[in-house]
Amino acid sequence: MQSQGYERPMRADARRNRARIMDAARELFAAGGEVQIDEVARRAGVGVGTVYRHFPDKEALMGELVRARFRLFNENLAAALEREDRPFDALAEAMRANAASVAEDAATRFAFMSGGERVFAHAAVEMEEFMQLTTALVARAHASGELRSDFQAPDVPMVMCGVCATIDKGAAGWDWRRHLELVLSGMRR
Amino acid sequence: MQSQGYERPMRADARRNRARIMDAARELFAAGGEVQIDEVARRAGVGVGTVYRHFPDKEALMGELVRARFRLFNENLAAALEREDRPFDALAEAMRANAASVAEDAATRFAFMSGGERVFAHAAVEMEEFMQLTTALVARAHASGELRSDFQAPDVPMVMCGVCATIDKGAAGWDWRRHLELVLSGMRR
DNA sequence: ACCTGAACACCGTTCAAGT
DNA sequence: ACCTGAACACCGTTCAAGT
Repeated sequence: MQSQGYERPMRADARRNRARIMDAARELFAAGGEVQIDEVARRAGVGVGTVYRHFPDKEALMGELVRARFRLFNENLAAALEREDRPFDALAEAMRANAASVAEDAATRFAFMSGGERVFAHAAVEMEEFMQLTTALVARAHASGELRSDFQAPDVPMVMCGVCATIDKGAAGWDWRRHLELVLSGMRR
Repeated sequence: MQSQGYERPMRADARRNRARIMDAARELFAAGGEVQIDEVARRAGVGVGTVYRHFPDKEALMGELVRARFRLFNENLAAALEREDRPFDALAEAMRANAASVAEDAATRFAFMSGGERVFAHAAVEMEEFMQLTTALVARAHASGELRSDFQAPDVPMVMCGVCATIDKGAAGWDWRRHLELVLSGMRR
């Protein structure tokens, strides 16, 4: 159902509803606390059934929010690959941009932290692209000799997951920018 | 209700039930997936009402599991403070020990990741002690000149939270020991 | 082709009755 | 003083009826 490639375009009202549902979910997550489907439906101005017509279950809705965010991550990674100079800094900047992206999206944070594997399965294609772009950035940084030699491409999402946890918890005295800079300094050779 | 200091000792059967409930919860979390209170009660061999007699709600049960784990964290920190030589290594070893501790406790991980502030409020006293011990370890490491000068005591739980997220997710190609070593290398001056 | 919302299912929580 | 489990409440999900 998730507008996956080759199917016929949705009716205009359906497409509008779908967008409204995702916006409503994002807004409710941004407001903090628990988010119920009934609430999402009400804010989106649709019936619950419509939410379930577009998203088979709550995890699928979360998964779509995650997927949209991964597209933004990938834009940042692609932009970093454009840069020719200073490969390590390009990688670092992309990670800073992605962390900032997560910082303004409570829904994705919630999905990352509390969501099961099924949430991520929805964004499998985007995660694949994420890993390809990341692998290229890491390879270039290695070639330049600026990156710690045992650092691997999967370490990027791993440490980003850690920073994301810090952002989401937001405890007193915590600062995710410091956290990321600490990690980046550990990555530097 | 949480055997908080000055109240009269529990009846022997009540104390036994309380321990069984916590053990059951730990075991079920270790087995993975969702954990329901009914299930906890069944495995502990008590009625649901008994679970609610000992723990006002599910978060309180989670909070008690977190509290017990924080006591173990604090033992590790205290042991590190005993060491006279190499203050940075003492701090690093304590962090490794605590990460390993979290790695064998899925219940605490779940509470850390998904639990709200109320879960942590239960362990306020233990967290206070955690911060005092950590502050001492960080101060000593700073004095020895081995620790990055802008590193602060609250950064310890912050980065540990990140490593905990890595442990809990356990995605392919991730290795929380590598994650922690990367962070430690960022901490080293 | 899509929408609605009452009805159902599941699980957290309560409480009257029991020992 | 503590325990039990049926009953209740809440929220995710379904589906018959509507446009």
